[in-house]
Amino acid sequence: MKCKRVQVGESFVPVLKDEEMEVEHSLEEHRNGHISMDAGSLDSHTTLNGMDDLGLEVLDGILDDVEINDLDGIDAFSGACDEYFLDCDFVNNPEVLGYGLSKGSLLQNSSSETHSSGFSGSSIVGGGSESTKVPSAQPECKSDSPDGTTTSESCDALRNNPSQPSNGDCMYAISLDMKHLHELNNDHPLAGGLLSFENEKDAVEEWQPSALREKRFRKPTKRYIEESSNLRSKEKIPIAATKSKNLTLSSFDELNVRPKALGKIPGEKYRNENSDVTLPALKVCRGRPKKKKLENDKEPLTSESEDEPKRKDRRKNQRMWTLPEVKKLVDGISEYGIGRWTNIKRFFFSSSSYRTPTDIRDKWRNLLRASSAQKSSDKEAEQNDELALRPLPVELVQRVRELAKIHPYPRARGSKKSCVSSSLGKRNLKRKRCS
DNA sequence: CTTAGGG
DNA sequence: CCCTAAG
Repeated sequence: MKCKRVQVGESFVPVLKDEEMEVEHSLEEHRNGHISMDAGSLDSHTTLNGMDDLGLEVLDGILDDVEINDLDGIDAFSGACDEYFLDCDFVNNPEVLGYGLSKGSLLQNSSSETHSSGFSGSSIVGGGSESTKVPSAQPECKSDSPDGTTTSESCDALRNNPSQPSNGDCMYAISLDMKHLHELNNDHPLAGGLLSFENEKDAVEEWQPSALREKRFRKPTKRYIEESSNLRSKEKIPIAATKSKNLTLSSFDELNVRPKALGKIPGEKYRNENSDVTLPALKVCRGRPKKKKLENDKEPLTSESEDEPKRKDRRKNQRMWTLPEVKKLVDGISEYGIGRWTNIKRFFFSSSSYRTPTDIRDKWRNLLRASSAQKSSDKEAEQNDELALRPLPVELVQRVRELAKIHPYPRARGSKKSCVSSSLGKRNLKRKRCS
């Protein structure tokens, strides 16, 4: 919680000499911090299977908070940190978290291409707007360990100058990362793009085999980037329902949203048509831009291998609902009632441009169904089953149930035989038992 | 445009 | 999630 603030203060004051630069730096560093935190959570997700959903929620929590507070970086970040540590139980065992983050970032890239594409996404963001900003994001993620003892050191070192290692561990970490990135460069050209930033050049050069180095300096052409990103996104969409994929998507989205904080203030609703020409991949990933039927007959071509084919791609742009989201939904409903879904969307989901009011309503419908199902057969076995699928804390289910009692959703319950008088007010009165 | 309902 | 009909 507070450790982050302290840590930040410590690390910045001695390191930076120009005061004017400080604000800017801190802002962007924190922003990058978010990015790399995403990566961290991501990797912890893949590394420690047990933490799947925690990672999810946490990630969402962070991002949501960030988006809301986005105006100033530091507060937003510490806020995010608070939420981060509060939302999950990691407070109690920081070691685990540390393990998840640091180990995860070491292991990244080697596991799945999800990560690589995520990274290439971020690199594109940096490259598109201001070319030199992103690269410093990489080392940052290691500094997010809660106890911040050794990591804050490495944080300092890294921030100072990556090419002047003062800490063995951190250097090791970086070199590992960069090495992986370079390995990626072979089959993931986008990742190579990340390395072409001048900040990295010097640092990278030292421990790169010359063969790879040569290849690295070849900047991919614009068209190359576009094409490959298109390919990448194309194969990403059909399997978007997987958890990890979903995570990636959401981080993508947040990345895309970020410019808002820099002062753009886009038009809130669907601002993806004109805004970022430089981010083709992100744009494609943004799911449900409008209502066109463009990509209907494209047929991904990459025949879905592992995930269920799910013929007739019903959930094209599915995004898994994370726990904070559900929480927000419940809050919103208890605030505005059932049926005021635009309000709920506007006030509780303003940060997430996906989640149309209809989606929210659908989610509520599903929640109702789930809760009632759980209620009807409140056996341990069932609950365990539910837990296996989705944790959905009992507390939340309780709230859902209460809300369901207050405003029963129209014929969501099994009793299809609505009362004879259909002319009665549909809103608010809603007596469910007419017999 | 928003909501409800069904697929 | 998507589509459509109704206010």
